Amino acid sequence: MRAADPVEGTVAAVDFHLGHILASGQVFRWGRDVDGWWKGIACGTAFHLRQEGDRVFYRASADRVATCAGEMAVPEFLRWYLRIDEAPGVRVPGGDRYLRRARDLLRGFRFVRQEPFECVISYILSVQAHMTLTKRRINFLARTLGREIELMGERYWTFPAPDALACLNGRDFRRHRFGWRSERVATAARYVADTLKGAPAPVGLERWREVADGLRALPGTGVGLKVGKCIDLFSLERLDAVPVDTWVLKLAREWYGVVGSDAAVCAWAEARGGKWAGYVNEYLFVYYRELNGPSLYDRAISFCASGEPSAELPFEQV
DNA sequence: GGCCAGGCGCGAC
DNA sequence: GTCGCGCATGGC
Repeated sequence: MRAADPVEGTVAAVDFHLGHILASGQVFRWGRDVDGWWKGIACGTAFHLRQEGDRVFYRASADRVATCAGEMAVPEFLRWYLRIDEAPGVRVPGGDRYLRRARDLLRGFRFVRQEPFECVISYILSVQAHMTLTKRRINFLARTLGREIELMGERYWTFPAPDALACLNGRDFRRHRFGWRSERVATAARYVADTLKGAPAPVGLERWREVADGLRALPGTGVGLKVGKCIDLFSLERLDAVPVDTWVLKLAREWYGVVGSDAAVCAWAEARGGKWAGYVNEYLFVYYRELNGPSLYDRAISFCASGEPSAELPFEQV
């Protein structure tokens, strides 16, 4: 049987930089292929995306996409998912040369609207693990428990629903080398599945906020300050949230002379950045890492150079 | 082969 | 409330 033809088209995207958005590390299930397309899966649909000037070209595995904000046609979905028409209004305080350079470096960046459940599990898994390992674990869950989708001769897998993931217990995850995250992932998935049992689809943003706040309040879910802020920022429309990790701790100290606990630095950054604190922090985070750690595009470039299937790829050739 | 990775949870203070 | 340590695994 022949696979369905992809849905193709373009959307206008001004002051927008697809590569910054998908290479920044906020998403785990996108990769850049040797053919130049960004390939990934979002909200149960597989996509190929490529930007030329002020247009984003797309191929999609379906013409309509189900989200927590309702069902959308693909062009509408992409504008929503990638926040194409929502350029942030970050203003640089006079004299802050770090933020000015950081913002210039990341011009066109947006926070993607991630699916809440996938975001919750992904960031629980990201704790004290390298990006490649986290991606591998997420892809393992999708391939084991998700639904298979084909797009132009490539196989993709959707992220499993809460009740599917909740079928596994801590021992199951441990057997698959998830380490001490095993019990936490199982506990979190079980809580989400139980809390949303029988809830009519789609589960909306307000309900997801309640679920996420419940996870934060429940011990043993792996959702602490940092992971909770990632969930807020990446999937719950709380663009004023600042996740504080080791890099943010370092840049706060070195560039702004702010020293303290994670919670103290978080409070400082959120007060300073106001409604755009998440963007301010992301600019500084990426810029600081560009200077002191792995570059934004290292992974994408190394993948392009290899031409081999890798853990970075969200898909397999059929 | 040691150090650390986009921290969290728990027990001592 | 805050500080320190252990936690499992794999990259570098």
